[in-house]
Amino acid sequence: MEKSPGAAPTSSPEEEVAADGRGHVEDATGQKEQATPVVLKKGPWTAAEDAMLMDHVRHHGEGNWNAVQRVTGLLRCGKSCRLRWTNHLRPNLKKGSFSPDEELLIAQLHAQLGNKWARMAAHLPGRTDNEIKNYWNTRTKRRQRAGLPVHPPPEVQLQLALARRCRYDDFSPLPSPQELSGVQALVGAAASAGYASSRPAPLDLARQLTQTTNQQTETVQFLSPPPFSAPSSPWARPFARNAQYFQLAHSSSPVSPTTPDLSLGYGARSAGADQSRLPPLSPSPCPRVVELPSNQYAQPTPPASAAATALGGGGAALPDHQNAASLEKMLRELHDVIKVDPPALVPASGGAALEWHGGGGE
DNA sequence: AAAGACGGCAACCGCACACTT
DNA sequence: AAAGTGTGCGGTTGCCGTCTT
Repeated sequence: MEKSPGAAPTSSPEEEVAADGRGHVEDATGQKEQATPVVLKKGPWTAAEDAMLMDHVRHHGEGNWNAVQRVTGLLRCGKSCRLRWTNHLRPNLKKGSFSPDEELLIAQLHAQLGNKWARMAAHLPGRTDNEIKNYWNTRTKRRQRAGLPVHPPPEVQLQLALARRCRYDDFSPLPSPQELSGVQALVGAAASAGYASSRPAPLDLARQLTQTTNQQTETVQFLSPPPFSAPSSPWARPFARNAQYFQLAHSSSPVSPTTPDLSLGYGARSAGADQSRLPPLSPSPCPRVVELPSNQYAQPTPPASAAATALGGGGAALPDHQNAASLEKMLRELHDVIKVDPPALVPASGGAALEWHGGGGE
């Protein structure tokens, strides 16, 4: 929090103003004139400031942030107070790294909403827009550096869609067995783009599903080893720091008997749902009105097209009962697809970057 | 062991919108 | 209706710790 070495908490904000040389405007004379507006402090917050702000909110509630300075004497602007409160002092904030479930949800939310961090945060109780934004930007930077497509691949949506069906009996349009021929291209494309290594591929879902039907042993064996176990090769290095994620996503450790809790944002079915939760997003990956930010493509790339087809984006949707019946068959085909035809990874010239086999990319 | 690169995070800035006067 | 004010949001920057070479 107070990371600035010279900004250790002191007894009063006034002292902070004098002591903290970073980022705030100082009077040329070092003195405050009577008529001049109060010089507001910038930079890291101190424990004393936090206490003042919390005390203020306790007594006056949230809002009217510009009054905080007047009422408490805190040398912070209203915007700074609001930011501090919402991002750090607010109760029920969830700290720590994002869980795989949350990461998947963020991926889906970003695909639907674009850079609408606040709206995404509304679907992730305890998480702030700033937190999500930082997470996404970091992830984006990492993938760009690795020469990989920034946007989450369709295979993530496929996984979500399938997982929902497993857990929630959500039978919105699924790829039919016939359409699954497109999944082969999808899986190959996603893998060749590096996503198979950074994301749990549909195989992970297959494990989850089979576990829920008490048929896990063979499938788990099928899933081993993970896409790559050590970041020794040059193209794998960008994912070295995702090792923890792999441990979670492709975990060989004791696995929860249930699928990941993807209930965030799908309110009605989540036990103890947060009352502040917004109405659920449509869980269906089917076409909808999508807010596309400037940095997103409006037209899917070839692999994404295959995925869109596979996800029911353009094909005829099966009736619900057929969806349920075809799930088993679909998974078998998924297994065959992945087992028979492991996607080849082709490092682009230069070594670190990977390219789409089918061209396109971003 | 040291230096550089990178990741994570907190915070600020500017803009836009909503509400009030 | 217009101006002023408060608030929310997204983009960006800077710092520090960790990792890699």
